[in-house]
Amino acid sequence: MAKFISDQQAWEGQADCLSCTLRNSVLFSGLDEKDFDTIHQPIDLYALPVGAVLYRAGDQGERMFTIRSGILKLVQYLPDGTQRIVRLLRSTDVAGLEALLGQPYKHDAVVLQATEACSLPVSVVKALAETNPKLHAELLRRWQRALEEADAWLTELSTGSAKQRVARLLLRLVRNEASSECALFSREDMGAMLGITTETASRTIAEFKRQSLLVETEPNHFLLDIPNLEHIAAD
Amino acid sequence: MAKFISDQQAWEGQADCLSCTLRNSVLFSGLDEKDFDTIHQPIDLYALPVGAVLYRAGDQGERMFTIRSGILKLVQYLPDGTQRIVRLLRSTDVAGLEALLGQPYKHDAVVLQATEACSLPVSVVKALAETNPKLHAELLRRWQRALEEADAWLTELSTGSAKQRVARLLLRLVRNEASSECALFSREDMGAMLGITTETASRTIAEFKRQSLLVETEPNHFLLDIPNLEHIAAD
DNA sequence: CGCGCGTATTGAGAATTTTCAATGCGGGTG
DNA sequence: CACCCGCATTGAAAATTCTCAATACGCGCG
Repeated sequence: MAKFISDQQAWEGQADCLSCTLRNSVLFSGLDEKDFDTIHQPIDLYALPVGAVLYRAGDQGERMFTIRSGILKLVQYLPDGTQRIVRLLRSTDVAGLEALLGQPYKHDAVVLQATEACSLPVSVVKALAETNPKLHAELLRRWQRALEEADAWLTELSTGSAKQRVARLLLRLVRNEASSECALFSREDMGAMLGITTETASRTIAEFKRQSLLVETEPNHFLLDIPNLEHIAAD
Repeated sequence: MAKFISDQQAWEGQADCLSCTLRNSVLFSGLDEKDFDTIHQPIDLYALPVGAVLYRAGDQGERMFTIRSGILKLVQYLPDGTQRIVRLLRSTDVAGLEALLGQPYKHDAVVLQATEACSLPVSVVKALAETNPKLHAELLRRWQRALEEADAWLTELSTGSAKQRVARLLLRLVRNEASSECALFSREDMGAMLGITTETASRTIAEFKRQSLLVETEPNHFLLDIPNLEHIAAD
């Protein structure tokens, strides 16, 4: 436990990609045993608590990250200091793609829910991508996925009334999940995702609770009334 | 003039990439003469009038396009039919990157200002990208650029008051341009870019005109008072 | 167990934006 | 040249959202 990227970021050991439980859904899914033999730099695994910063906008990007579990926010800042969350990263997503192009990171990446992440040195990914067409194709797909996500945030989460936006965000959080239950973010973060104020986010969530569109099963865990939220989302 | 992609899309001939005037800034900038010899399908050049549709969301993507001049909007639709413009494409931009992954187009691509575009068959780009690392790297950069653009639309154009958003859009239109003069879009399109109503867009533009932040030099051409617009944009 | 801190909630008035309707304007057509 | 059509502009009331301020609530700590 002696290794830290910065405070709050605890090293958990070196990853064993071959026996990774996410082997089939992760960036390296197309690689085989031979490929892994060519990796000479270690791939470290980190456990990151809420609030930890994976990287900061402007930092020279020297690694990319595969998210194993948890949720991160990608944050950009306006000149006046207000923050806008432009994307969320979750299990199997890749953070820091821009590092592959030698560019500095474009966002702050901050942990919203306790996260495990594998750190991939850019040099490793680059070397593998040059020899392995599957990895290469996977990288393109990741970029495209990020782009679709960004577009969806524009059309779904930055358009319409506050009620619609909150409903769409909630639905998005449980899509492709086994249960229709989820943990919520702070009202401030919700506002920064939806382009509304903290108070409006709070009022909207509170109203949804009163209408039983949200039922708090345990502290900060909510069961969603999906059909009725969909109705609100669609207007 | 017998060849049409659909109505409104006039074929202008086959492109001669080697002598292209945009040779150095375009997707194919990394290619050399040998590479072009391997292109067996023609690269067509089209002239597209305002309102023409380059492709529609959901269409199977069989080609990508390099924009030589003009402006296109990429439009997505919400279930209730409202449209949201998620990006603009201009000179040297590439439209339809998703086709390279075999995916259907994600947006309607509609001409806002008369456009010239080169049509690149996906098979050609794919074949070239496999043998030419420069083209390959250029493709990654294009994806990243699109992503940065999407993020900027979230932080700059979908956040803050209507006045701020309009000011930021105007400034964005003349950035990296020789003159601080530009043609404006319909108020409806501006609204769809900024997540505000047509009327609010109109009122804001009208107010800017009254305050001489915008001066109409010729019909629908405006000279911008950049310093004061920047002041409004920053609040 | 009470205190204090950070966050959530609520209230109330101000400001902004939407809505719906009316009017103006310019270019093309009969 | 009158008319029409599409779009921009403007008006006015309604609705939403923001702002600023006051509580409330939950949790960790002394």
